[in-house]
Amino acid sequence: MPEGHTLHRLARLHQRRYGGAPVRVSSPQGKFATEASTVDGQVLVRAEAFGKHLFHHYEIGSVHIHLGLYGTFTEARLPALPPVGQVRMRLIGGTHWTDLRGPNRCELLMPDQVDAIKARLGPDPLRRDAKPDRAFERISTSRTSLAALLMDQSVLAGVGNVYRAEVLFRHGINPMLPGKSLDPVQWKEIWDDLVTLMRAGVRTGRIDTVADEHLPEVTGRAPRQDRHGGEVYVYRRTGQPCLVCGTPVAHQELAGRNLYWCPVCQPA
DNA sequence: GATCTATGTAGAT
DNA sequence: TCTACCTAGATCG
Repeated sequence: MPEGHTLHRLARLHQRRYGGAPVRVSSPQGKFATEASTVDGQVLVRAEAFGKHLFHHYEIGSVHIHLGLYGTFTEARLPALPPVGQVRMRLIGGTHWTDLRGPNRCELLMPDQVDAIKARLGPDPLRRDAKPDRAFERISTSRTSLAALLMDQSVLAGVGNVYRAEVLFRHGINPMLPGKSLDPVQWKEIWDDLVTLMRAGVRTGRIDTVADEHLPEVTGRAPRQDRHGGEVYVYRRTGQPCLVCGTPVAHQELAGRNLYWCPVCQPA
């Protein structure tokens, strides 16, 4: 499910499965029916991800998809089965078909609208064209907490609640510190780490952030396997012992989102 | 069966 | 800072 790695993984999959050939597009649920009929039968020129946004580019326009909290794609080999549940968009290619359920956004956009979305996003660690300095300019001049800045898609695109919590833990940085307290070296380390972690996420489809020496098979603790699918240090581990120092993991709601950190490894 | 929760964002207040 | 929205799986009773 959806942080940036999920969308890049989907873009890669959709490019491979459906790119360069005509596709059938429909909206069994009906909410996307008019736009679906516009692109139905057209060639899917390219699938692309930017941050948490996915684009299906056609000659005639681009389908813009944002999964929000609950959106999902399911995929299977042909033949396509009757729709189950609320299927916003169904895409049928030469060998496979995929159903989109529960997206925050699914809309047909013109090129200037696509450009506008990209323009308001910060650098995406999963894109080769990313300029991390742009994010640091925002961060290093802000009194806002690092926790909020890392989740702000206009500062940094693609990082969500799991990567935010985990990358701050991995660098021993307290989430409540103001952006301006971060020095350029720390920022470079965080950025490079996000590139590594998120690329691994694209490959595996899960978020794993725990270093080898802290893994359950090394330390003897039980593997955890949260619903997001990977081994993590602090995300959703409230009250459980920190994997490094044993202190109970802290939790607080910040701007309507759950924030997790280790009070000892990430001192204020 | 009802209720809760979630890796997100936009728009109103 | 709040509320609405999109859905399905987990949890409660």
